[in-house]
Amino acid sequence: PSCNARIAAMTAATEIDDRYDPLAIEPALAQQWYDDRRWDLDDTTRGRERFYALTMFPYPSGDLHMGHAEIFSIHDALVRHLRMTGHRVLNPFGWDAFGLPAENAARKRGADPARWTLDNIEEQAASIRRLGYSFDWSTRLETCDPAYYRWTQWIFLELLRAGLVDRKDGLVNWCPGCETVLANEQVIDGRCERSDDVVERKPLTQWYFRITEYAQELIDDLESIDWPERVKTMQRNWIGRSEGAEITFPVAGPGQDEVVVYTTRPDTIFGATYFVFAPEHPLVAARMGDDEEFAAYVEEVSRRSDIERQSTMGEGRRDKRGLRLNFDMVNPFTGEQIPAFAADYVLMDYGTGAIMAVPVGDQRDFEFARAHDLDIRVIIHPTDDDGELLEPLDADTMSEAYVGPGVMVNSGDYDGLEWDEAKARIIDDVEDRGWGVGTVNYRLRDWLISRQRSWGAPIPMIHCDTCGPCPVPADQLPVQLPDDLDFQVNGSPLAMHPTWKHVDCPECGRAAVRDTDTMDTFVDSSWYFLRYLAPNDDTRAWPIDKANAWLPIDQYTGGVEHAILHLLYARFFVKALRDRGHLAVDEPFQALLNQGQVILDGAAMSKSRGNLVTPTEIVDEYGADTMRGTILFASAPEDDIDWADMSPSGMYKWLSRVWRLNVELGADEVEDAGSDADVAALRRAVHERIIAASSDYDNRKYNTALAKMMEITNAIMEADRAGVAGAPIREALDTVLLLLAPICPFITDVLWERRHGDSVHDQDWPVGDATLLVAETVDLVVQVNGKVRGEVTVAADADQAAVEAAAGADDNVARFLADGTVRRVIHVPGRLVNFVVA
RNA sequence: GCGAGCGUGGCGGAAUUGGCAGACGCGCUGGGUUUAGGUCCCAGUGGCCCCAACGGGCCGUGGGAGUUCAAGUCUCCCCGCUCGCACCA
Repeated sequence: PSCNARIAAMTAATEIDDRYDPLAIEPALAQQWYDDRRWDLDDTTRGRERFYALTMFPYPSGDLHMGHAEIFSIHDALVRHLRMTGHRVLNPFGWDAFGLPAENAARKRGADPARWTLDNIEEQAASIRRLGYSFDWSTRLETCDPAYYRWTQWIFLELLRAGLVDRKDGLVNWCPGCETVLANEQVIDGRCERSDDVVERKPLTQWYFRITEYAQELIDDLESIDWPERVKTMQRNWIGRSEGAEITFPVAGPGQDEVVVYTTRPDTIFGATYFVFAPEHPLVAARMGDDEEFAAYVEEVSRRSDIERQSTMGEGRRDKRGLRLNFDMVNPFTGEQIPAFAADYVLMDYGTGAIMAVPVGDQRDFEFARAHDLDIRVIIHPTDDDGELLEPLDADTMSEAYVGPGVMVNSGDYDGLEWDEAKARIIDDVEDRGWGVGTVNYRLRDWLISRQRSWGAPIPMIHCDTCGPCPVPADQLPVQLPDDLDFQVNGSPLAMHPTWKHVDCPECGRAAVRDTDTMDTFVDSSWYFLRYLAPNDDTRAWPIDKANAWLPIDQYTGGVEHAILHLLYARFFVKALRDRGHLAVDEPFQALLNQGQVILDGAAMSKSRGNLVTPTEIVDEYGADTMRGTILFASAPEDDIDWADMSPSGMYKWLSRVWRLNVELGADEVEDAGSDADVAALRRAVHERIIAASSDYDNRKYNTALAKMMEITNAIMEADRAGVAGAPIREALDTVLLLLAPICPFITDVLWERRHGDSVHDQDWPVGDATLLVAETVDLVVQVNGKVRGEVTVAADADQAAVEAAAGADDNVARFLADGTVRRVIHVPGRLVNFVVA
């Protein structure tokens, strides 16, 4: 059905012709698009080349905010433009629907988390339709749907079979506000990424995904994907690869005890004058026994939060407290006994939890040595970048560690070697003598996925006293959440449920209990882009052939806040699933676009700040086309938008003008008129802008593309004043509608249909006719010594002599040429001519 | 401290990659039409200066130097802002 007929039927007003009235046309058209499943990808969809366009699915915390409006407006312009340029676009949508806010709502207001979540989803879905975003609703999914999380659980079991799931003890991050453990990635500056509470350390047994197995590949494959460099850098830093050696230090005195350290600077080993253990190191506990001072120290350390432990605030940088232990270590290279300490600047979960301390070459060791009056031994003579010797170091007067290049001294056989050469030689020698091995180390930790929460996918494991942890058999999936959880209890409602966890062991049949933790919601979002390929398939998670045909995702759009968390986890999933035979691609997201934020008066918008501007209020006043246009006209997609600087009324004014020009000048029956020159000028302006705007679209510069369209409407008004009418004007108006359709889908659809009877969204992208741009004459800027002194019009094919003659004839130019002799003339055809005069 | 990015009118932002700085829009000023209008149309709008006017000159892209016939764009130094990392041995 015609959209104009539909609008007329749905609006009581009969006359909508004269005035641009988005509030009359948009809701009717949005409803029609939804009823018609207008944007579903099916056999009737035009387009040849496959393109998987994905936008990060939202969490349904309430209605859409401006950030959503920005990301979806950018994404939809991209998608609609691709469709018009012959692509077959997969453009799915869903919700990341598990998470703590639903539980908090349940606890505070007694709401059912499922109800609360689904209500919010319906609200967001209605807003998305109202804003005209062309998502394929046949793909719709929600991660809290058992039909979805059944396969989340299946993936868990697949990873288990692949040996990529661990259950292990450890000191874990505990967020007291969320009452759950967190992954390392969810701790930002010692605080919970969600609630901002200070994170505590707790010893717990938890489930982990062994993402560290893929550390090297996760670094290497960054080379092959087209992502912003800063995001790649953030991932590289997070994974934190370093090269060095593990070296064994014997404990001095009787006994066979040995301790392995990890160091990136084995070349400095002759400067290792003491030794430090993390306070939690098992050998320390064994050796110190129930020493009271030590017990007190460990107790004090454990009370410190990570914030205190890692604080970089204040003048004295880090507090270098430590405790002298009751034994010494032996430096294997010098044979010397060196004192051993426990200090919390050494972390149990990096390297081996113990270090050789080299005060001369490591700032932390230097500070500790100064604080505890320990030996600082100079083992390196600094050199500059060219290898020239600089002033030697003086242990008594130096004020900080030296970390630059140099030549080894006081280092036995290695004296005189460059530091990097010494490093290689010492690693070789360590290996030859059986004292250690050269190694690569990563900062990345395994991904802790257990959460002591109830609105999430239950971990499909059963704990049996006899058999240990057993996987839930595949035919018993999904392990479904009970629908009668009590959210007023202390602790996890799922764990406190009276009956849910009691089951028989799948191995031996005896009474056993389910694991009552749920999976981190980042597990849900690590594979949703695969489920979109067949969201209703109840026989498998996704069809492999289809996944291989559509992946990797050609364009992923979303916020930079996921630079590490979500993007790293999803990459890991794809690699692990590939190795399990479920996929044939290495990376999920070939290209990534991080759109900027929408802020207000320089500050992030938030409910608590009370500075919220919502898409709904903009749409209610100006309509969706104006809001979308305003966002895209503001700046490039990557840049932040300060809404205080924006004026939707400007965009509204221009769209009104587009409407009016179409109504007043665009009718079929208007006869052709205007001089050849004026018609040619209009057509040249139009085709020039088609070419320019097309390239802007290709580069996702929607702001300048819109500027080109505005230039066309300016040219139309000028041509109209010059007496041009009929076909040339209609061509120009059509061009604006076609170029504008991806950004403002409502107004363009209505106006196009009136003149052509079909939908603008089914048209091919316009092609600029470059031959129309060729003019007989060109205007050249005339410079004298690089300064503009005039302008001349010459034949387009004029040679240098003709150009010089014409340029020299200009009065003002002649005035400046008279000041000296022309030494050189530079002629850039079509642009300028520059006389060099001396 | 380390790494990356960015500094252009009153504002958001343009500038074929070295070739007329300020496209397009907002705002502002003046004029016109209609006038109940916050509508619509036209003109102007970086700063300083010369001219009755037409015109014209000088300066100008955070600051300073350099390369070039020509620099917002390339090179070096400095200043400022934003983001990321930061006891990772």
